[in-house]
Amino acid sequence: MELERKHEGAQTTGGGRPRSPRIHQAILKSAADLVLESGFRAISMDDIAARAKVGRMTIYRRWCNKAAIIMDAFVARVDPGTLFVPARTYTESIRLQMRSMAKVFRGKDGALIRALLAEAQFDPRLAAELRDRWTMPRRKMAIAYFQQGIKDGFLRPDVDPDAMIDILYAPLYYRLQMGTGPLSDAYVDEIFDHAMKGFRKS
Amino acid sequence: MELERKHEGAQTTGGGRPRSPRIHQAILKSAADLVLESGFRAISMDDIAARAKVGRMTIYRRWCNKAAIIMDAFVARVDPGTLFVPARTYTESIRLQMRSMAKVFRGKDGALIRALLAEAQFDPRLAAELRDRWTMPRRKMAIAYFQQGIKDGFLRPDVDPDAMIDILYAPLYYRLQMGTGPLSDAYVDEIFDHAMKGFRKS
DNA sequence: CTGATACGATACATCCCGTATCGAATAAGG
DNA sequence: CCTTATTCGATACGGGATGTATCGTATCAG
Repeated sequence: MELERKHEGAQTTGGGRPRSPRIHQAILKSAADLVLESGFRAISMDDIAARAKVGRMTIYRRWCNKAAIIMDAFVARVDPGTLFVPARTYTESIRLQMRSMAKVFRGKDGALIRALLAEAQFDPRLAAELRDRWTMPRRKMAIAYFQQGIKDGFLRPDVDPDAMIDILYAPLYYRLQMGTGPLSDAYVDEIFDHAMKGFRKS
Repeated sequence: MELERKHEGAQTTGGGRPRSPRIHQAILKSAADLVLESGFRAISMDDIAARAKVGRMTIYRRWCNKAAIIMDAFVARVDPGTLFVPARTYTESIRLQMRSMAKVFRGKDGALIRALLAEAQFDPRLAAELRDRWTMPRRKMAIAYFQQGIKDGFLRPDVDPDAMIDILYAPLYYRLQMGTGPLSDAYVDEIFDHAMKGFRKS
């Protein structure tokens, strides 16, 4: 939020023409649309500027690179996030949340997070922002929900919420990137059921 | 192996100066060294050519881009792969194999596969090659081992080997990319133990 | 009205890529 | 031995993207 953006408070020092929020939104929308149409790699800053009908400097004043724009656009799109909605049972609510996540991954936002996560492997600052604005908020929510489940006796008392998050959700990211199969509800169920029951026989 | 490389059999058509295997190896080593020193993004084809003391055309004759070189270098380095070695018990062997994988991820090869996996998100051909030369061979081995475990009664008969792979190994990739914590043996144990036991109380 | 900044547009230097081309080197086949 | 095909190092070229700079205009605060 303040690492990737540029001159976040630069204009607040004195009077002057304020930055147009309308232009700000136009850039975000143009960038997101272009990425979904042509892919992250295929588009350039020029393309975004042209589609938004703004000068390139107007973009560089706000963001330092392509990834930073897409990050903002992505968070703005998906932020009305998928919480843990109540279901028939405690564990069913987890399954539904996983399905909701898989649905996001299947949709247009899946392409965005795929590009962001990949780009973050080469850009530590982007990685930090992705953690702060996407990963960690969702992990915190899940941890709270799992702790409640332990307390209420739905989960084993020796369950570590962090490990449980990784086991349940990492496979979704794995399929998103590896393409070893579809991110279907059936796949979610398979992961969920196996993880809840465990593999060991006795 | 034949998708990314260029002119794989182009020189076998007629007589002519054969390509030097010594140069081939020099390029692979230079590329790998440079990536480990400066990072995938920071280096260019020129840098690789300069370090290997070859012309750039000599590189483009063999590989179509940076990622293809690193892919070959990576597979050459890590191919003496980590199999399922016998341990005290059937399941302990799985744990050891996971630890071995985590060790690879912690080491220099971890940086290479991180870059390759990220790059593959933007390059379908590279993604296919990564699947064929890294992911799938290891999945096949794991599937065989898990099927044997089911047959021998060490694992529940209703276990799906594919799902089991995802649940056990996807968390390692997750940490490799997200940086939510260290890829330590302790982490591997936590994932392994939780996955084997399951989360549900009753 | 004045000053400060945003804005669109354009130009510029820089970097990297992929291809082309050159003369020299190297090996296979006749 | 000699022809032929190809590799090799080196260099040049065009194309595209990046990030910065600059110009005249637009917009807002005081």
